[in-house]
Amino acid sequence: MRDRVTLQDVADQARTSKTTAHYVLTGQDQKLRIAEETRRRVLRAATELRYRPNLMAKGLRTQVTRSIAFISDTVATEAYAGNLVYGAIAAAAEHGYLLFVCETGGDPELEASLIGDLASRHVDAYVYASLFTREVQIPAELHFERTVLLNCLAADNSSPAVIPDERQAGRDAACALLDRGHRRAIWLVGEPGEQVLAGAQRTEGIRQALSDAGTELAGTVDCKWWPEPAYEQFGAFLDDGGDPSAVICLNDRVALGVYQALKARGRSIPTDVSVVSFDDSDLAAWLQPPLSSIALPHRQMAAEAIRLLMTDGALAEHPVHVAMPVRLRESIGPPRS
Amino acid sequence: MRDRVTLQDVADQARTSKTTAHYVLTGQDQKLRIAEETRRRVLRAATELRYRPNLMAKGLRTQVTRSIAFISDTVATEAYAGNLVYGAIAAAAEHGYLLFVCETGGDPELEASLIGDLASRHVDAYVYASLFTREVQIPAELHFERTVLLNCLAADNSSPAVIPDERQAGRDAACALLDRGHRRAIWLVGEPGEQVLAGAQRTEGIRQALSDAGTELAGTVDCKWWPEPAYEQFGAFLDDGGDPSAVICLNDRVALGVYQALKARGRSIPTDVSVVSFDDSDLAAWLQPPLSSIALPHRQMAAEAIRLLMTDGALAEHPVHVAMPVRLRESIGPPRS
DNA sequence: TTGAAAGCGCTACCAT
DNA sequence: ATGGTAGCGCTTTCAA
Repeated sequence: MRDRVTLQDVADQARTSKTTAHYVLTGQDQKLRIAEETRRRVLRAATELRYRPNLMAKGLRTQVTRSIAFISDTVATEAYAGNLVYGAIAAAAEHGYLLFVCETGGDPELEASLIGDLASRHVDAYVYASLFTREVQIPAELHFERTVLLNCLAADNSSPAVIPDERQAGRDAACALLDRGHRRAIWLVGEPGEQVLAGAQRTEGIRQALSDAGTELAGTVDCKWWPEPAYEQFGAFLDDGGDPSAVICLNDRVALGVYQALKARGRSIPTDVSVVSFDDSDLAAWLQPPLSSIALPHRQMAAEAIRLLMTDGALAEHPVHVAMPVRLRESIGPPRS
Repeated sequence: MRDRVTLQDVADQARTSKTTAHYVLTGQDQKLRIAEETRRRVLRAATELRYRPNLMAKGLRTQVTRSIAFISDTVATEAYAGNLVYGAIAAAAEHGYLLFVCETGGDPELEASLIGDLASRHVDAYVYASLFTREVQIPAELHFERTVLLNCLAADNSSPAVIPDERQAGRDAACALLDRGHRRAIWLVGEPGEQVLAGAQRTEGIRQALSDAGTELAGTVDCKWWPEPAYEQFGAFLDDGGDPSAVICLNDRVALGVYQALKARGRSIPTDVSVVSFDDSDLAAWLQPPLSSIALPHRQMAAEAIRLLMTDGALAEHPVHVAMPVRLRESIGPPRS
């Protein structure tokens, strides 16, 4: 707040005009061949006075604010999606942009008023992000703005979008087991339909890869994507005589439940049962044995979204699919017999 | 970007002047007794034209931007601290403020240039947050700005700060065990010194409460605050004949390692050993049995920080200590014998 | 009860 | 090679 130094002050101190000072300070001095001597005086004055251009004034003139709105339903609340935000912040920072990070909690009215506020502030662009990979209906106002969807798709595919390559991830999960020799008694745990895109596409990829290898899923244990239901349902499955050689869990939380159910029954991982999963949350590396998981590349996705915004993404084929890295750990071994 | 409606446009449409329109739209029409008829025309015009005040222009005049900078070392990266950010965003939103969320990664140069940029944008206030509760050296520039420290303390206690009440949390953890009848063979797991404040204060609270009950810690198993080292060290402790009645883990990740070590040796929780911990991360509720944990109230802390900013926090005694809620779950039972 | 006009700090066009 | 000046859209003082 003791930062009241204006361009005029710098010009005065350098005994020149606002215009000249401006040209020097914005690096337009080359083509305008400003005297080296003048240039120096301006630069010295700016440094001495600790001049900081007022970005509001600049924005008012130029209509650019070097700020981006990051709007999410509830990205943040779920801890593991935090990297969508931080990846975006970091990528934007590299271009000199700052992010207004906002959460709507999924409330359309709040969303509308938020976008109104952001428009009032003349943010340069919008990242519209979702916690779960899914199809969204973006607010009409955003159609008129530079917008990119992160971890979600517009129903009409009208805006550039960045999503993880879930289908390939499904294939990779299956291949991780196939590579170790698994062919039979491969079970899927989790509701394939729950998270519209992730569930359906992971499952699809899994089926494709298995089919390519001349085999198929032995079956599915249906349950919500949480440890408790996975523990219950998968435990019941085992108690009913279920004897899987390998298990593909639709996410790490499900895998935790599966681990617990297996251990409670004295079955060893990976000696008796191999386990592979999706998301690669912190949990995966902490489990015993460490869990093999196909990672959600949230940071890369966010970086890609910012890149699209910066390069006027129109050029790219969209949606952009970001590869999900395979993190192989000790939860996968050769089949028992 | 089709949002080029100015106050002048509204005034024209309402057949009045910018000034009058301004008074009406900013609700200053009461004391200035503007004709009801005029008032209506202005309001109608604004609605019809979908007028949105330009916050840059407004800010340029008034020097207030209704935006707050949230600066953190690396708050975000660690998933579980995300609520420091989202709590702040939500609390600020209630006051009509938006947050520029920034991360410095702990790099002082980056931090300095970031603060420069934020100053250029004339943010109204700063939240300086840390992932771990610790003492920080805030950049000199912030001394001249409205600033509040979140989850950290200034060495000279110069700025208002909000931190969790770790000492009371320590007492509460010990009491959770004392209440169930534990008196002897209560062990502490984790390095008490590691996280300057949290480790030291939690331990201090624990010792106080035990001392008040006429007992004391049986000893400490020293290890980093992660599952793996906790598993190793605590496992070695058990193998050396360690026979704890109850274990206090300095955080949930340590508790995970302790759970794993106990289970690997066939000791049951809470029948053989009671466990209590700190942080109440997602993990706590997922473990079997669910883990009792003293929660880090990140959202409340953030809300409190914003409140201090809004009320010119000078009034409050600082640092402000926010209570850490006790989440009792099935990991605590009566002592064995 | 309403309106004119100055000015926030910057950019960019037009002179010189 | 340098400087004057007109706004960007808003707030606010002063005058009518």
